[in-house]
Amino acid sequence: MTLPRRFPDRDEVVAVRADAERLEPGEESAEKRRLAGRVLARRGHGKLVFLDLVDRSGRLQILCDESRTGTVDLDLGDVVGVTGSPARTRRGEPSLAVDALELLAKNRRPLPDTFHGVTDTETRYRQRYLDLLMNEETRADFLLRTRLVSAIRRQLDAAGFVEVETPVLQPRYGGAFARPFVTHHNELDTDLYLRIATELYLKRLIVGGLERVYELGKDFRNEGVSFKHNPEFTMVEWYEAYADYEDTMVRVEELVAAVAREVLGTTEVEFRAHRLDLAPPWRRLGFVESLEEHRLWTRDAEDLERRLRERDVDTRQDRDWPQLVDHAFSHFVEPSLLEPTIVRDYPVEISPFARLRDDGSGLVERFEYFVGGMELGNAFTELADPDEQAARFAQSAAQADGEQGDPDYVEALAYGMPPTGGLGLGIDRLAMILTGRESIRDVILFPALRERP
RNA sequence: GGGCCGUUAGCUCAGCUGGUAGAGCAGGGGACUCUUAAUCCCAAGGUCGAAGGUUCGAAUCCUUCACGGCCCA
Repeated sequence: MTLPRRFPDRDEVVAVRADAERLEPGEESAEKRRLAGRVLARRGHGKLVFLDLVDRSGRLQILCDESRTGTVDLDLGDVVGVTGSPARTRRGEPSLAVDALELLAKNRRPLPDTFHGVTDTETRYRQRYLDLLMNEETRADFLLRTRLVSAIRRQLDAAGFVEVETPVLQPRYGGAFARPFVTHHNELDTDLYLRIATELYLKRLIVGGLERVYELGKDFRNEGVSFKHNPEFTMVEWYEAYADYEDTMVRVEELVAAVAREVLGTTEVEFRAHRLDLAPPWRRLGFVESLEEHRLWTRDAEDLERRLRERDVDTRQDRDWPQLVDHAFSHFVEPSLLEPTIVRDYPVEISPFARLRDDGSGLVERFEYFVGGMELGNAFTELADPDEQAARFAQSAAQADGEQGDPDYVEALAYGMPPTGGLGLGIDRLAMILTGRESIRDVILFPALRERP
């Protein structure tokens, strides 16, 4: 059987449905329209066959009178192209009354249960095409994610940012605390790392005078998998010359709200059974104050460890103060940050790229922002002084899993980086918030799984 | 890495204190010109995740492993 190579001049299901809805029950339009899609239901009635046709835009009943179309010999899951007229059945169902029907692709496997769809999580992830085919919500969520990504680009482009591409394969990794994936370049005979962040390259472009840059793409972190972690994930980072972290706070809360309005039509979302409003201004909370509320703010490692143990926290994995304070924050503060919250002014010891405040507090101009008890991103007034950056790298290298340092980056700073506000935003997590999905695997088309045995 | 739960037909699920593996949908054959989880009739469909063990007898009990999920780290 030779199948057609093309099916031109196709209309969308949603458009034909709108035409059909304007008709009276029993009426058929004189117009001719063409549709193509997947047959996902069949209700045979002798020489009259009702099929449900699904394309990306929606679902519509098509009505095949075999005295008009000839014999309809189809299985569920076949892809067909049809020509016919918008119509409404006597019962009032919007339909397309078909004149001609051609098979465009044959389904050779039984389709999953057409009523329950595919619910087995493993099948949904490993055979995402079945999930997309059978589950309308899945299709809607991934289309939402696509609109989210283009809305972010549109917002940043409109604000005068230029989108750039920096290396995924890097001789040094940096810009975040994370273990990298390592690979090898044969010709250069050198190990390379898959980037854990785009930060250090983007700031080189600020030194280079591009003024407002962003990059939206994959980062890779060789760490655990959880409801909010996938080893490869999508992040947008932007850097804005002549701005500080206060400017950046306003920019991110406005951007997230604008994006939500664009893709959802509202800033109100429901996540983990909480109604949340993404509209600015977001709540501001000092990092130190957030820990003081739990009587967990101290810069003394032994003291902090003792206080954590009193609260039955297992600190055996924490090797120094930076890890302890991070543990304290993520255990006691982060889960409580449901409404959008900006946590600001972090200790310098855990912030190697942020500029110090002028008040001698040992805190830096850095904020992280949280929604639904989950970190969405991280931002600073960038540290521009090359000597201090070199000193921070040295300090960080002495810490457990700290930054390894990047002399080329320090050299770039020596040429003078303008005052700069920079930010990272986790796209997958924002997609979780906007779709209400509680697992990152439900907003990544092909999430990381073990190889099937 | 640890704890708990799950894995039975293509899919969604039953299967009791161990006693001959079931249903619905899908797929096959047939009837039916307004159905919409269409309906009706017929036939078919299984390495019960894998490997061991206990037992006269294991989908069921035990052990190990694999994969997935949730929680903790």
